[in-house]
Amino acid sequence: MLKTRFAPSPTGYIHIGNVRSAIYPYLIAKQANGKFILRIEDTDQARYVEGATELIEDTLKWLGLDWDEGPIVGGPDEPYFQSERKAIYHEWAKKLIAMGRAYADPTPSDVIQGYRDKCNAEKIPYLYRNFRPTATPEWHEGIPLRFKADPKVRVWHDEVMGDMEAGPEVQDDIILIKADGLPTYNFAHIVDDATMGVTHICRGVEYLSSTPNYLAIYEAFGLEVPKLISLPHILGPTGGKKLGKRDGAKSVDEYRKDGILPEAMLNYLACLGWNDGTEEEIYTKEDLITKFSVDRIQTSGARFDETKLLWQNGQWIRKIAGEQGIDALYERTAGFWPESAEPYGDDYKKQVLSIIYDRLKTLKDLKTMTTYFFSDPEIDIEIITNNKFLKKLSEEELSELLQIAADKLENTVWDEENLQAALNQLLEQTGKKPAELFSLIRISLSYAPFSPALHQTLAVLGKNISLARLRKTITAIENH
RNA sequence: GGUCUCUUAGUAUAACGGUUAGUACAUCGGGUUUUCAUCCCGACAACGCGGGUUCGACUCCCGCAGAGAUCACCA
Repeated sequence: MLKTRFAPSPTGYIHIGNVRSAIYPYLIAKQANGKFILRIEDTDQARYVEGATELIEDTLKWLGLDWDEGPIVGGPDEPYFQSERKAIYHEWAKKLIAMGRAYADPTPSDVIQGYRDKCNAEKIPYLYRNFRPTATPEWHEGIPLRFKADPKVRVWHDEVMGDMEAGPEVQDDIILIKADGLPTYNFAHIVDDATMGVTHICRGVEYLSSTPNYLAIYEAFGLEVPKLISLPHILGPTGGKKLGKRDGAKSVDEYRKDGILPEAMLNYLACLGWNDGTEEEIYTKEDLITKFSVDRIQTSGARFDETKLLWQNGQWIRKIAGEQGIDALYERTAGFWPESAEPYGDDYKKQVLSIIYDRLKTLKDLKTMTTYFFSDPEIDIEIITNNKFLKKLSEEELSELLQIAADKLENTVWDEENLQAALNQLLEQTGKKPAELFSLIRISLSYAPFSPALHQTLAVLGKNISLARLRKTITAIENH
């Protein structure tokens, strides 16, 4: 059974830079009908952030990355919080001690720092194994436990990076269990992956340089090494730097609040550093599951480009509206409407959505783009008189045109088809160009920089409101 | 500094050793009865540098340069 895992530490939100190491293992597992495990690596008490686990869970659920084993859902290898697995780590640690492959280290940290400084000063590589204490006490909690390295040339295969080789100079006596009794990541993940039956490890390339040390531990235990899949970093949009919280990387949750659809986020992120070799741009989760392949993961880091995410989001908004209908899209818009929309019913908002949706880049745009559907816009004659098509017309002409339009519409059956016909007749009747007449009516109704097709806007606003706004503008022009 | 990794347009990427180096976003221009957007058409734009191997190199090899990662009782 193929098993992958996403193993975040609850130190805050999931940001764009690391969410891909949840997406890829998910896809790999689902593709093979395997299991995707969520494991919370909360061994660092100092960095623990209250609520972070819930935030991580929410983000994964939002993206549709449901885990088969882990918090909430449980599983055969509970618990899935490292802080609750202390006994397991200690048991495994004792095996290493019994084999003579681990030792308790009584050296005070300031002495260790001295070793490090000395090496730095002499410009020689710092390796703790060169300073192994001669006398080591019996191990007990309160004293760190170190691995006894077996430095030698190690070769391995990484599914993304290819054949790798490392010399003894990078292998050291790493800490397995900290003085607080909890394991380090370096030890805990090996024990967990082994006990949970993880077959494929997906993680960022930053672990590549520690791999030789992990290999030594697998070897000491006689464990089979899982398939290693190193994911290149996602870089910030400007510098070539790994995207991280420190550089202000936005959380996935923040994009959610900004009106990005989970489908678009998943699509964009999956394709950042991976492609199936075709020219397809839009992938559903199901597409990704069938088409994903580890050997087409890019080896170099990719910059995160919000522009393309926005484009993809627009594509997805239209795809959902087109394929699943406006109701399906409407369900996604809760919380994104302007406050003034509060009193209005679903039907009216759906109508608004149906004529505005192809202008949306994000759902958040609803807030600014639909206000005039829910409350009368503030009249500003300057917007009319400064309009490039209207500035050549006198105020008398403007109000006259609006009066003719209002009279005509007064006697029009109020649906899109008849409104369109009436507008066409108005063009003939007045001899004006669409740019002039339609702009004038459009602005009088919305006072917005842009709005949907005129006949649709009128139809949705309704006869009373439309005529009232036209007349208010006429009055405003006359009093100007 | 040691070790490791990476390098095709502004960005993400495609290309059995033989292509006018393809696609998408962005940008610019044009079209669809107003605007904005959608949609359609078009344009601009790339193989980091230097050596080899080869009839032929974006592709293979070696250097160089640049970028990144890592050297914690963090993950």
